[in-house]
Amino acid sequence: MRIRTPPWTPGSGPSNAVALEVLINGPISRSEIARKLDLSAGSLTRLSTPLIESGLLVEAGERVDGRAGRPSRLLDIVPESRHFIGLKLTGDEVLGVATDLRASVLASAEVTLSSREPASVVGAISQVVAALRERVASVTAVGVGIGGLVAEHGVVRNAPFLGWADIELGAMLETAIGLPTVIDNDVTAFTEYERWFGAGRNADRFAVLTLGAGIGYGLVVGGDVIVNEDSGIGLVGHWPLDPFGPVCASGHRGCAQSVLTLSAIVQGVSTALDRPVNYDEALDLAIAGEPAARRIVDDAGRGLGKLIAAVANLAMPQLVVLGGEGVRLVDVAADAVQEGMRLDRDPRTTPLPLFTTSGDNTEWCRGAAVIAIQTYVLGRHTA
Amino acid sequence: MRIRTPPWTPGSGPSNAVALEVLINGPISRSEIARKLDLSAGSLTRLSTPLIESGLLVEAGERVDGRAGRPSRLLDIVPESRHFIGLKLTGDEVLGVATDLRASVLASAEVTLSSREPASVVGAISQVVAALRERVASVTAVGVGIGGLVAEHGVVRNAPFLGWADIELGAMLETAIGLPTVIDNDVTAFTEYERWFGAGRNADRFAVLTLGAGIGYGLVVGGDVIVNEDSGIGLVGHWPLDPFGPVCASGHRGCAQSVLTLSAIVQGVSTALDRPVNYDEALDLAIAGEPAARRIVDDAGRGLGKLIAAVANLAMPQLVVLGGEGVRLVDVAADAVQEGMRLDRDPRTTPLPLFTTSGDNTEWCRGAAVIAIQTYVLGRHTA
DNA sequence: TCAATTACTTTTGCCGTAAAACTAACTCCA
DNA sequence: TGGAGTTAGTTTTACGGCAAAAGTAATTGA
Repeated sequence: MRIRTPPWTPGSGPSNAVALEVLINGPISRSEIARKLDLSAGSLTRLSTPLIESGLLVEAGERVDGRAGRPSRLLDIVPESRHFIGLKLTGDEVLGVATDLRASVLASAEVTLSSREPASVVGAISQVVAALRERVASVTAVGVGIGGLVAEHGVVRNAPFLGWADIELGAMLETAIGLPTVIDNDVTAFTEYERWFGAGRNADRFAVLTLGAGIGYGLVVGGDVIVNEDSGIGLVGHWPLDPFGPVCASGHRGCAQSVLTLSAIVQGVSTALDRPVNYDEALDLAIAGEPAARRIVDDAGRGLGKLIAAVANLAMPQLVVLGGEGVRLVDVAADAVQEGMRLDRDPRTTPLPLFTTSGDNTEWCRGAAVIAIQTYVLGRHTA
Repeated sequence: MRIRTPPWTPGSGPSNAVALEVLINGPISRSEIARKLDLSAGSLTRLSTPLIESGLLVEAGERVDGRAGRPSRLLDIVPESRHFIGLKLTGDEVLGVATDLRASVLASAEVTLSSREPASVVGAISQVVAALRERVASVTAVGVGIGGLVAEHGVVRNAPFLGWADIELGAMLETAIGLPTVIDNDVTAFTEYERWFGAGRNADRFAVLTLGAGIGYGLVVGGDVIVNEDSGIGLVGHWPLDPFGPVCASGHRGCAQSVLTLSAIVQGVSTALDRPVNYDEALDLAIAGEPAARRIVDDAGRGLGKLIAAVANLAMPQLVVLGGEGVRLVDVAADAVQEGMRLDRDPRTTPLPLFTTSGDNTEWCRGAAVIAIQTYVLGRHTA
């Protein structure tokens, strides 16, 4: 059965808000949408009917809960009506996923970079996109997340992991791939994913911290991701955590880069044990009680707790989402994280919910898919 | 001449926005308001006419700039059409001002507290209010700023400087004074003042840091002051600044309380010189090059710079307002402040404008007056 | 003196909104 | 088994806010 793909041009405020509400929280009834958006029942009918007629929304079953009164009819989108590709570009490889309209992964692919030259990287990206398009029909648009500073029109102002400055990646990609393409900072994209489909979906204010090769930070206030001209520089990447800690490449003692990153933990444990271990091995050793690994992992956990406390005190989020490849630390060092929070957080304050993501390869890619969905389907701001 | 005081009940969104725009940025022309609020010229006439007819707004002269075209007629409010009292309650005294609708000070008064018992404090407050009412006609409402946690209905959950917990100050004051009274955290009130009439008036995002007996922090995002159930606890009051610094009463080494407060500097310099000095003397000695004072003041400046950098990195404000009784530090230790910012702020980031307030006695009181104006005249949220 | 420019007012039509009335589909109880 | 009560959704209606367009006003400058 061939899925019809209606035009999701951003409509008027309330119409857009209805569509967005169904996209994010669907399946959902008209009456529930009316309550959430503070609209009358008549308005919901008036606004939803054209969206149904155009194929954007569908009726998807009824509420069954034995309550008195007319059963609600649930509205939903058709996730598979549109496909997107989301790509994460690291210093070593291109990771890609094909997704549906809710950024659920349908297929994935990856290619190792043979060179960091832009043309070579564009070639690798094209390979990933080609591989994904073979498996998923009719891709609408591509999103790319990259660590660094991305300006208008997909110009990569600076990408430290690739050694780039002022690369017009957007134009190069649209030429090479032939699909609409949006590029943004990878942490911003990750935060947009959490805002729509993650733990932050119904929060007015939340923060994101990502643990990986670097430490990333995102903030949502009033339902919108806060970005400015410094977004992408990595403002918490060198956050001071431990005055007696190790030293990073920039000469900072005990900063986030030298305490919290994958390589900080891997190199710390490898040095202490005088043999190479990888990240999971380091964490497993800590769990097993090996003293050096336990100490390094707990020092990192305490540092993360202090960073979370700082975010809580200054940005006042309702919750914090923790993700990235190194997110296993949060669970393995849970006691140390709480201890670090207690160090810098007034005991009278309200407990701050922490959510951890899966930390798998695809979550960065799903973020990239979300910025494509936002750019080419609905707007990037709440109605 | 008797000023007519029309009812400023909060109207519809756009009407309120017009009134607020004139209050904050007036005198201002209709065409300028239309541009700023993204309304048509016809709408400005439609919305402003009832406001003029009711007396809320007045026409106040014309633009004179030699440009071609019809001269603009400027709209303004009548600042003296309404009077308010703003009160700051410290651990030792009640400071109060009477203001107009723009929180400009018309008169001031203060009373030293003879006791911190609630009834005694309410008596002192009543004295200040009575003194001000003798000098300023027809007060509409009273605002009170207090350091600590203030809940709904003016219940002071906790006020460390007064040693209070769960005091129904709002009810007590309305009974004692006989005027509508609003109570809020003093830093929140200070921030509301800066949002409307200070350096933050046209900023979408800014932060406030206050230097005094404690260290206060406020944040505005999307035009609204961010408050939650922890507001008033003092989330940066013990911010870690210097691992080798002095120790505060809570046992924190080098926290904001032990490095940045008035007493931190006064006691640091007094101890070093083995003779008592006050705050201004300490700063003057630093300016004069006395080594111990210079060192302590510069350590405080550097600590302040690190705190500002932390705020910049996590809350991403467009500007920072610095105020409070200890604000002179910013100027006297300007080089150290910049050095502290450079320690923790990536050099590639955009320079962050810092604004300092006068630091005089009345600025806390003006903030308290603003929350009264907001509560009893226009709403506390941007339209 | 008149054209150009900018500000402000008035008129008009259009559109979106909620209230109210109506229809629909259930549960529960006598 | 039928009717009352409840909740959901639709349709009709009146109202109000909006901008576009046309008009009026007040200046500058050629």
